Amino acid sequence: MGMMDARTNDSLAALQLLKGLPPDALEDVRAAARIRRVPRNARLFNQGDGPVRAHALIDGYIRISQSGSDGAQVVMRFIRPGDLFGSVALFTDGRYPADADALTDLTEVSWSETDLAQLMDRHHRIATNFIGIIGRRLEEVQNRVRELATQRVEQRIAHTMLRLVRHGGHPTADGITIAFPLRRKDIADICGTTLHSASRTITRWEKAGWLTTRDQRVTVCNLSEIELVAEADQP
Amino acid sequence: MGMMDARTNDSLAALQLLKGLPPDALEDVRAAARIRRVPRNARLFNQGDGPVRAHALIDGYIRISQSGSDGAQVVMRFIRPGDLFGSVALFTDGRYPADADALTDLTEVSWSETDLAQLMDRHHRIATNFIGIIGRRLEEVQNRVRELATQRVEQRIAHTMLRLVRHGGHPTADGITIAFPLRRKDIADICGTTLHSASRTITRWEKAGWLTTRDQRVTVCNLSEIELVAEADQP
DNA sequence: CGAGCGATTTGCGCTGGCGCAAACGCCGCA
DNA sequence: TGCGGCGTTTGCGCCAGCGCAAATCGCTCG
Repeated sequence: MGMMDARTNDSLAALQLLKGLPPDALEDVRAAARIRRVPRNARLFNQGDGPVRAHALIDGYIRISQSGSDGAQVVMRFIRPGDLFGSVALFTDGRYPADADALTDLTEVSWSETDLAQLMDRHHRIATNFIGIIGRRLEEVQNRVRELATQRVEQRIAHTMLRLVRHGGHPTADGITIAFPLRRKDIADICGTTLHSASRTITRWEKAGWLTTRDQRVTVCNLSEIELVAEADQP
Repeated sequence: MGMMDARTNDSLAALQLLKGLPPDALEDVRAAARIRRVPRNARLFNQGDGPVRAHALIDGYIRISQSGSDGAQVVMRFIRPGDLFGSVALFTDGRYPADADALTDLTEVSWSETDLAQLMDRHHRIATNFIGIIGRRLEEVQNRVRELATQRVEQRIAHTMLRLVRHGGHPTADGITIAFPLRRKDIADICGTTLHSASRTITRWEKAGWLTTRDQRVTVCNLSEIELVAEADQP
């Protein structure tokens, strides 16, 4: 096995989907994997495309979003290294339900439907990992439904920022920086509000010194204030 | 095998989770199943309860809802005969993420975590069925996120009514009647609005002759008008 | 250097729909 | 028969946040 293969196996071992697999199984999984490098701002796949493959992200960040028949857009989630994505449709209707855009240069790996089925068959752990992953996703999305249904814009933005910090934040000099570019429009599309309302809120928080944005990178300086807004239970 | 067992097997064969299973596997599944009858308005389980079991509904209807730390309540979905429910947490944190209430007298069947794991192991089809079911649920919930994020109250109510009609409607003399009781509050909690707004909308539709409610049973007479509201893409 | 584009900020007016409050109809129970 | 509880209806006032529009900033490219 060459150096490159060894490094590839390390990358695969870090994937959620392959957690707990023995080394020989990893070898098996690697044999069926297709690895791709994708540049920033490229689109990995479109809503409605088929046939679907099961994807996992080695390195970089991705934005998953849906567009309605009207122009309305909703950001469903952000994919970070190790995450599985674009693979639920393998078990439903065989078409991607959303768009995937590269927020940074990235490396992804994917498997065909038949290969994944065989792998799951041979290595049962992959199937249970899969169930756990989409189970957690389901609970997460249901929480978003609750937020959208019960909370005001500012509170929703607060929750969103907290989730992004926990999810894609790494500590820097002046606070915690979210690892991928985040436009005002993105924030609005996550929270189900307009560009304008999101901008107003974030600008207000910037002036209060709770966070800063430079070149679409958000750095949170004062987490506890934002937590306060998120947890406030007044109308 | 007695008459009762034969009927039980028929009921089990109709469950989504057990679709496509051979008869001997059904026998195996039945052996581990716990069957319960539950009266209308009783609670099957509470948010936060544990340990979790995997449930399926033989007969009747159930409402699944979450309550926030404040009083706010959200109806997540309605369970109809054949559906799997309350089982995702088996693969996540082991606690029910929502409340389940019986909307009618009902019969449910459930399996313990260890039994389900063994059954999945012996009958691989159960695992893939499971993935398909929660995969479809995930796409459905994501659609709700999109609706909540982009549509106005009236349009959301229209979509909700259409979904309920397709999901739990059966044809009657004057239209299509939804098979379980549906309060104004329920409709509001599905759509993320208030009792008042929901009531106003439904009353307006009643006066327009699009639907009728009697004794919390909703009958839709004019589907196409409601579809028009649902599909309208004006702000 | 100037043009053009994408992202953001900000002011202004309007309205959907929320909060409050009151009243009504229906039912089961004492 | 009257009472209390639950679900529902409806009027009224108000405000969060949307739609529109314009201006600013920074960047890239010809």
